[in-house]
Amino acid sequence: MPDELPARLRGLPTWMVSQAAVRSHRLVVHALSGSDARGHHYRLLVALHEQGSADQSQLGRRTALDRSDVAVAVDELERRGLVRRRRDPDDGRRKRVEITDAGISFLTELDTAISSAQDELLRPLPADQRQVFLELLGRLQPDPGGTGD
Amino acid sequence: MPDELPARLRGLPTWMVSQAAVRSHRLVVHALSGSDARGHHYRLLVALHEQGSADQSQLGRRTALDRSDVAVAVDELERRGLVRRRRDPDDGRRKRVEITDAGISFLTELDTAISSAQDELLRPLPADQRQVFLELLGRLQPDPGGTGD
DNA sequence: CTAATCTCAGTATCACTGACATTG
DNA sequence: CCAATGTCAGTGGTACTGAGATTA
Repeated sequence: MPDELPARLRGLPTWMVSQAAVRSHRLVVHALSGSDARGHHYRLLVALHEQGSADQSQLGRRTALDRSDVAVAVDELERRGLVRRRRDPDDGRRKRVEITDAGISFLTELDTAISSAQDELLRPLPADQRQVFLELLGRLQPDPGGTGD
Repeated sequence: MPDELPARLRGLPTWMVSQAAVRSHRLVVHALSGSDARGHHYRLLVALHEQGSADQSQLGRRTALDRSDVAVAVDELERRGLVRRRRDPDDGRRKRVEITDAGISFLTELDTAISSAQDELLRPLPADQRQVFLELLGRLQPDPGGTGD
């Protein structure tokens, strides 16, 4: 079998993480495609639903999205009536974004789809090892670190 | 602190995997940037060095790259003299690719850079838990599955 | 003047699709 | 005719950069 993965790649942490992410990304894209949505949309709607309205800069920090990508995705959500955007009366630079009722029910739909992607992603792991894995995976993110700069 | 990660994202396996991959990708890009190389180049050189010359289709299967991406990356490597490409005399459809001496020493350079990216990636994990984590991460890839189709 | 916010245009890496010509 | 290979052009999702306009 000459088409095997090179051992040097197989054991490489960055390789393993990236291959896991490829698979995860495929599952998420597939799950959201039926609703014509993308990961960005889901992240933003979750943040708005769970933590309430916010300006776009705040949203970017909550969802690890770049400000420029927030601008685009919020625009797409707004055109579909899933969020509303209005200037902050107290600070004209900001635009506060809030989720609409349509957005909330749309999010419910996405939640169902996303949830089954989680099951699919973890399927290869024995159930009793999933929590251990997620625990360690969660610790892989370094501390946000004091200044943030 | 209004800019916290929503709990629904924080615990989501697909989110955690994708954020780990973002970090991993940043480290790899940074590590390779000094040599003006990308992940595709590293993967291909490793496969050629470790498993010997192969045609491009084979290379794609070895490195989880699409044929079309192999064509582009091999072309870039060839223009830098890091690999050689010649028609297979036994099968005119195939082009056998082999790594050159320059390619081998270039790969040595990349290996050093990539290696430090691994350390950096795993740094947040206590040393005695890294092996456990990698073990579980490796099992996340589902069995390649009989027919491959 | 400095800094933050929003927006826009563009880039980079990577994964993927569809089509075509060549060859088996 | 069918299948595999290499190639090319193009798309999609995500992360990121740089710059301009507005406002604090």
